[in-house]
Amino acid sequence: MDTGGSDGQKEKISPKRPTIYDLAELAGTSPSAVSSVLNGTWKKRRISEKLAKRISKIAEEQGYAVNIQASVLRRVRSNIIGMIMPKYDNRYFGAIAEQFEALARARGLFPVITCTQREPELEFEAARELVSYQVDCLISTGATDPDRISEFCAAAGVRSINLDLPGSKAPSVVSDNFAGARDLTRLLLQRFAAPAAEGQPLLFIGGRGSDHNTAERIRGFEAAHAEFGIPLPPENILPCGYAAQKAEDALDAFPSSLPAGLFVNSTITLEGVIRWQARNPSRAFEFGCFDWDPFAALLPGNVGMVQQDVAGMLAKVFELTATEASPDLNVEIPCIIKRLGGQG
Amino acid sequence: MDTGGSDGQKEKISPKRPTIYDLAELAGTSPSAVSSVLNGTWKKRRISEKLAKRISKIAEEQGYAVNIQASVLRRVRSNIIGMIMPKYDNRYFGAIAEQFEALARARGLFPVITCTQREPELEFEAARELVSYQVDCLISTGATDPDRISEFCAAAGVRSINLDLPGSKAPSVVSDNFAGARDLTRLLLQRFAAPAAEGQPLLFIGGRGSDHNTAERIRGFEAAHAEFGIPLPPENILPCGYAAQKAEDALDAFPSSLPAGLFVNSTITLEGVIRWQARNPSRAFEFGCFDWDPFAALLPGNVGMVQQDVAGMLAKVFELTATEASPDLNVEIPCIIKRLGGQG
DNA sequence: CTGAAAGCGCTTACAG
DNA sequence: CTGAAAGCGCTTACAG
Repeated sequence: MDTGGSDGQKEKISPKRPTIYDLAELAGTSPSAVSSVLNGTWKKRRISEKLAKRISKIAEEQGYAVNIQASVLRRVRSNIIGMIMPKYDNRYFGAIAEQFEALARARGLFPVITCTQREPELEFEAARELVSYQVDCLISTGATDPDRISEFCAAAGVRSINLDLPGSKAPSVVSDNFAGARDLTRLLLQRFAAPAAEGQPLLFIGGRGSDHNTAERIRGFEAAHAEFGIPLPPENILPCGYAAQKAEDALDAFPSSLPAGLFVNSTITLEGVIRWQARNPSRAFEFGCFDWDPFAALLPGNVGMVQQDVAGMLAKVFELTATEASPDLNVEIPCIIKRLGGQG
Repeated sequence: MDTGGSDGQKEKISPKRPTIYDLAELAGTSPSAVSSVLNGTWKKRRISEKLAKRISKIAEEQGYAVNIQASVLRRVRSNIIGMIMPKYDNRYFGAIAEQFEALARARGLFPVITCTQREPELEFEAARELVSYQVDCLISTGATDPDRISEFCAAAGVRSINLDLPGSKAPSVVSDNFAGARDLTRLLLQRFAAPAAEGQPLLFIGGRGSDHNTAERIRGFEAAHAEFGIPLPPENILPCGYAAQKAEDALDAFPSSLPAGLFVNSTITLEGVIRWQARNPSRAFEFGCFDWDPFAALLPGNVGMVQQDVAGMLAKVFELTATEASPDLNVEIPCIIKRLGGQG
């Protein structure tokens, strides 16, 4: 308080936060009354409106903020909902994070998201940390080992739900990857129904064959070729990983001349494909991409993109948080196909 | 435990999480010993390695996870660091979120990020909520009213730091928007040093004139024109807002013929510019954009992008969390200019 | 080398 | 209409 102080004091005095005891003293009432006024249960306790007003005013004046740690410790439910996700910095996961927070808040829940870089160990540690934070429910988004997390949650009495990638030990909400991929493949094949290209198979590039979503998308890719009666040689399926560089390398190594149409399995992969195209301007092709990005949509040669229905998936997730669903439940949400101009 | 139970029981019995008391009983020791073994202070307490091992083993077997709410309540510092940010779903904010989490974790802090949609009220409520969660420090990223948050934090004894947009009541870390904009403008002007376009001013589009960053970028835009001796008419500066549609409308309304070069103030604005271009293919122009996006970088006509140094900014932020910096401090971090192909 | 005890700031039956 | 009291699960001086 000594504004002219020039002594050796190193730390600012951290003004102690007021507690309900401080407020009770200032209001000339009891901590119980303050607590119930501040947490909204005062009507049930039949506290007079006059006292409630007085307490609220004092709380406001003092800049009171409840100590949620103490509150949660005492309560049965924390009203905290946790989510782990692999990355923030692409449009799909960014949209999930943003909408998840909005939906949680609309339900009076406090959302805590943490991002785990697709590293299985970090994923599990993050899950453990969120359980330590007393989350009522944990959403595992795109987790590499969702079942391990579900088991840990179950042991701790915490509900868990899988999003984007399915698991077998908790209910799962995923895109209908098969239908989305099939429809995108159809779009591409129709494009090449012109006499010159007719009957040519496409090239599938990107993702991991071991991952459920990529496997489903390959299945859809194959189904559309079958519909069109176009034979699909196995070398036309290149699940070379997600990194952009992997896609460039795979295209460099592709033995024969490149097909006229590419099914690109993610926007990350697409970055590599486009870089390869820049190095090989003579090899014209068009492409479609599984996942949406507004700038990628503007690229020449882009025939269509598959936008996953983030809002639909999250609505289902929140529906599941409110019910006791079977771990076997696997909800598939249809994707949205965005038809684009093409013309590489 | 009755696996064959078929009675009317509606709720699963939520297995009560083990506490240090449970572990102490199982290990035949005291809760204090368990606590110190689990939180790593056991060496200081000279607890035998044998007992420590036994306790750790039992904790593992029981799937013990500390109750952080209880732990934080008792401790002086929470080791929680909070961040509010406007959006997740663009590359700039996505990168900030991702790197912020990684850096926090590396320092043994628990990061909690919450996204506030550029809504001042939500922003303040989120800040209050994070203070309730006992954050030791709050980072306000791109906040519309950082000073209100800083004041609230100060009253609660919580340190705060501004990122991306500066404030006057807490130390700030922002990009050197002036120099970044000046350099990008130079890049564009050099491009048009060819006889045909020589002496033509550029068009600045997007952002809000009231916001510090946009004002600084306009200043840099003007400075580069002055350097080149090119007069800049005021109508060539269009801070029409951030939304893509606003940019489209502004270009539609632009009175005279469009300049050959555009300074686009954000990737959001760029979406609108590109849509306008698609509707007006005859009006050729090249552009530069403040902010980085890997797909936007691939667009034809893109002469260069300004990438903000997220890693550099965050390093500075964490440096500031460890010191008692003046609220007047305003650190400017240089941007990275990405020169691109151009040729719309 | 180890334990008993106080207390962090709340919430909520319980008793007027 | 209101308050005293117990207790959530920890941590940490303090006392052996």
